[in-house]
Amino acid sequence: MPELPEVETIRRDLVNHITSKQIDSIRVRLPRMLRGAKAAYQKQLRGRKVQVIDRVGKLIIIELDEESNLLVHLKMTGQLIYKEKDLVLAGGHSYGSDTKQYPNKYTYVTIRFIDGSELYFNDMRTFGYMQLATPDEVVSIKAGFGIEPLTKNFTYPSFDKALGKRTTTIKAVLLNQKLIAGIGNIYADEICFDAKVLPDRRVNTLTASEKKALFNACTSILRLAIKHRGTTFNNYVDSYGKSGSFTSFLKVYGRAGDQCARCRKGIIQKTRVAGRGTHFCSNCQK
DNA sequence: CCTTGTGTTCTCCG
DNA sequence: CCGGAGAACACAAG
Repeated sequence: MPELPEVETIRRDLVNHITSKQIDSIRVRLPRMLRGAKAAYQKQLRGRKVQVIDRVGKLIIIELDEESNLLVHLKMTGQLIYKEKDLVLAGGHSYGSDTKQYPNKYTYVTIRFIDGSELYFNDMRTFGYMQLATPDEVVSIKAGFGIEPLTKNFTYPSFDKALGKRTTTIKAVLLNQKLIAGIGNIYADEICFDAKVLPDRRVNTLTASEKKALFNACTSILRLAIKHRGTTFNNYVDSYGKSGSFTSFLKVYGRAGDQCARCRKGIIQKTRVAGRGTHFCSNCQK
């Protein structure tokens, strides 16, 4: 489940791997992974050079020359794996042996560069997608997202403004991409835990100090997760096919029934908030 | 049945 | 009756 830290890890790796590389060809094994016609991708991508790799929320934006843009959304189980020419990639990941190798049976799109290196778009559940976009379309897509954590735009006043006088739960707000970009189910729970706020608290009942704690937690949790190259819970791997190591730092997500690592009194509970599985300590979150 | 990200639809309320 | 907010539902596949 790639969220902001996982997508950012991949983005930074791709910057190192494919910046200024020229696309030789694109192979498509499952056309429904592409928004729009397969032929348009062949036509628009062949010969293009990678200029900038950007990200908004969980969406990767590969900017190419000739005003072409390739967007990639990994949704729940998508992967972007980079492989040098003639290198055999074996990931350190723990699922079936047939998916440790790249490409594998879940590789649905392959972009080949003229130096022989390749980028694989894998997706076990095929919920992800690629999309072509003009520069204008990229601008309007970006405008649809809320404030981007870890940028200078993410200030306490902007965070407080996004929360506004809403009556919904803090978890729903953290998950709402139109308000704050990039947070998904795992980090929403971890942020609430860090801030000692219950995920089902109504936003309009939060005190200023609770909101400040939530704001600070957004920054610190996301930064720390990026430092550890993200969380691998089921499926996520980075562009080398390797797992993220933030998993062992998770305090609540996936820890239902465990003793709380902070207060050592509460037991981590699991309920449903905003339609999603939600984990919290009923003792030290208020 | 469950999982999550996202887009759509429905309902409620002022 | 309109608009916005929020919740509920739908959908993807394993």
